[in-house]
Amino acid sequence: MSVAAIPSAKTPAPRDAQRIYSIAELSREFAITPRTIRFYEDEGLIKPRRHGTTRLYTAGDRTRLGWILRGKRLGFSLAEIRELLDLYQVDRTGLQQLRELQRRCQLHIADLERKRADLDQHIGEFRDVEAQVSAELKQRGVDPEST
Amino acid sequence: MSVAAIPSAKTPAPRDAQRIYSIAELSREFAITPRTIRFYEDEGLIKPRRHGTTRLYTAGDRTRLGWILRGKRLGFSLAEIRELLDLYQVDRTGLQQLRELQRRCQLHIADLERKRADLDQHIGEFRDVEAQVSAELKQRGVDPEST
DNA sequence: TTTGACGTTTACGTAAACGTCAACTAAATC
DNA sequence: GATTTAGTTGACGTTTACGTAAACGTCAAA
Repeated sequence: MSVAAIPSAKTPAPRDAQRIYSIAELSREFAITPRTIRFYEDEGLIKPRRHGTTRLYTAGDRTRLGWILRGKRLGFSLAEIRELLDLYQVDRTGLQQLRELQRRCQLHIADLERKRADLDQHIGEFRDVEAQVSAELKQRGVDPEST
Repeated sequence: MSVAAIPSAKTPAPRDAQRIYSIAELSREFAITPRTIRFYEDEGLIKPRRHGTTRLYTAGDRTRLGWILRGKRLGFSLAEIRELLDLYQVDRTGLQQLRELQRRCQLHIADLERKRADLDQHIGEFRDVEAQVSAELKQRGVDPEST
């Protein structure tokens, strides 16, 4: 690894748009293993540049990776995430393509809103439990070390 | 299957709290296979009564099943869901137990709120895309058959 | 009485999403 | 120049969440 663009461990590295990231750097930042990042590449979710065999990640790749992980947290499969990512870069010149894109966006948004309804209800239930417990604790004598 | 409580396919079955459900009934209602329901039982997520070997599900079991599936939609693993379900029925007599329950509720709620922030951002992005596409379509001449 | 719908257990299979070596290369440092 | 450090590619293992098939019991209707 002696590419000029790749910062050594010593140069703290600027966080600008020109930055190039190593796989180890991104894996540290996002708390995943390099294996995971390579796996995402195998699955077609990211396509980093190469210097020889070594992978070079741009700021865009980094953003994309964050996006992927957020999708995962929301419960989407990698296949679904790949499809969603594709929505950002499909060809928007044709009328048919635009309509199809619009349709898929609307479907996805509807799905997300259902998910949010689920989430809100779920949160509500746990807030209730917490409130009950808090009340019970207060009744038994408020505890000092509860922050 | 000749248990008095289990309705035959012909009796439409009342939807009250006394109802007892067969595995097939629940699997139809929730659009999952009986195999899935048995699997959840193996994993300790539901514990239906038995008549001989046949499983009998109460209204409570049915609610619980719905809860499990919602948890899945939100991206939780079965192991996590089991833990969350346990929060509803842990022993709340002891002070320590109450404090622990409170702590775990708070942690979970914080987790859920992070998830909701993720979700909101995600929804926002797709709304943006949809808005752009809509604008582009409008500019090209509003299409009649778009609802 | 047989068919068929529904139930059971046991056991093996599978897809997704990685983890874990092993064996190798290439640059950096001692 | 030997070693350390960071990267690479297979290849196989693992966990999760079920699917699938076999082999069987049970009842109700035809």
